[in-house]
Amino acid sequence: MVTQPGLDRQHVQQHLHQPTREPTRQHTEQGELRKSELLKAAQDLFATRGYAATRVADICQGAGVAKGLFYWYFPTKESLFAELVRTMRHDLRRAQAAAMIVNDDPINQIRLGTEASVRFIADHRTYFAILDVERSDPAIAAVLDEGGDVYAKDVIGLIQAAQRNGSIPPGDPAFFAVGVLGAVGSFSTALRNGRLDADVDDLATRIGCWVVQALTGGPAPAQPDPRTAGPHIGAGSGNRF
Amino acid sequence: MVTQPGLDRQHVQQHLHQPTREPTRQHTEQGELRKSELLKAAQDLFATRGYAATRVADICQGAGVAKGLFYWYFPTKESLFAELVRTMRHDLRRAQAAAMIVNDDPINQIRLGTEASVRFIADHRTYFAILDVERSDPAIAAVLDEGGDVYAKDVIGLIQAAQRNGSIPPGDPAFFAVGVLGAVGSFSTALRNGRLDADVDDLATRIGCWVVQALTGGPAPAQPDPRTAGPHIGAGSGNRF
DNA sequence: ACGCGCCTTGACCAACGGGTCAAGTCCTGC
DNA sequence: GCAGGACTTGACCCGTTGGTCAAGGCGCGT
Repeated sequence: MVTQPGLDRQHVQQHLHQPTREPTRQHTEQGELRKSELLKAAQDLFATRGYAATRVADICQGAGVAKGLFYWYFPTKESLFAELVRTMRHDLRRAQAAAMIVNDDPINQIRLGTEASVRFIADHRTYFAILDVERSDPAIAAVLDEGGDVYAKDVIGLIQAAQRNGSIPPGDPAFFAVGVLGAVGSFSTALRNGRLDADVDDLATRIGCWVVQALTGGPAPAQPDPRTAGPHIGAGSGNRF
Repeated sequence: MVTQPGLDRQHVQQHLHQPTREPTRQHTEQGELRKSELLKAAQDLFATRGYAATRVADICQGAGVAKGLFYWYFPTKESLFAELVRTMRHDLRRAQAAAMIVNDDPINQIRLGTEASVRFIADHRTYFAILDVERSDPAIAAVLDEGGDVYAKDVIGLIQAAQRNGSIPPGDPAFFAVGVLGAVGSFSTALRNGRLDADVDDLATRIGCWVVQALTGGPAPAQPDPRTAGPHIGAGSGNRF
């Protein structure tokens, strides 16, 4: 195997340790409960300390079980993290899909989507806080990247539509998408850190305006009830998820 | 010492190991050279692998010296990182100060500052890439936070000035500042990742427009030669430095 | 020549923490 | 009342890694 020299020795070790676990493992109701307790404990710890600084032993202590049990439910620490992230992403995706009601005006969709994203991220601070934290570990980065820029694609589509009808000036749609996603991410992060601190709904509205103004170069047209929309695009922390 | 239970055991260890190094250490010219070689090697490795995944041994290998020598120049691995970050911040600060020529129109200053920041960050990709990577380690977070939001303050001042002369609508200046810094950070990160890929100067100009439009709600007034300005505000990756 | 302080080496140390395992307990179906 | 599988435990294993140290080289002032 040819990789960069010395890259990531600890994971080489982990791979050596990789348990020869039979593919499927049956869980009773009780088992699923335990598993979710472990996930919950892990989520809390990851959110406050980060992935690397959280030890498997800590997670088990948090869930009130012995360390060995961890490996009954998860083959590795990393796999627990991956499960957490995938669940997260799945929930977000579902919420986005639900909000993706077809609306004629793409600008308005972007606005509503932006507002909804901010609300969604605000509502799931602990989830997203986890993503603030860890890009160092290559294993983590891999899990995080595996989602690809699905969200960005949605936004790009809307931007192109808006460019066709003239609301957004011509130019690389990716540029505008980075701006939109970046705004959602930056403001959400600021909100999470307490660097910004206001009513979430109010803030969401203002961020919607910010984005629309930046895109169109003028105040947004009258907005329909902004409360009717659910989450939509999802730019996580640092606009990367 | 009362802290959260089990928080950060590895650093407890490190503190125990903390060498009883006499306060000042004389270095000859040759010594300073070696030190800078170590810093250089560390910078490269941190940028590509992140802090945690980079071992002291790797840094030494990179600099072509034995591991023990590292501790002749730096009391701990963490202190090297801190020195790196402080140098980085200092350079940025100097560059900002140099660009802070008094200009009557605060909006224009923000625009020029934004453009200059983008250019600066683009010119120092490897530096800033490091900051993309590590927020997990509490020691790192401490070093990073110690800088405070000095940059944000500058921007807030300009925003308030612009609000006084009516170019920016009233509202919490911190909100607008997060938007500006966030835009710089997001676009810069995208540029660094290759998610955005265009001529830096061109991009900087467009980002300047983006910010001004978002702030004022209209296309920016004619811009004086944008090339005369140097760096200014500095929002690092993910608008946090 | 000699001492002294800067510089350099690499074997060594010990903590840390992910992962393993033998030894059970508890429940369910038969 | 016994088999079998889910579940649980905690002592143990061991590679990795930040940090230490004794030993020596090198250059310079005297």
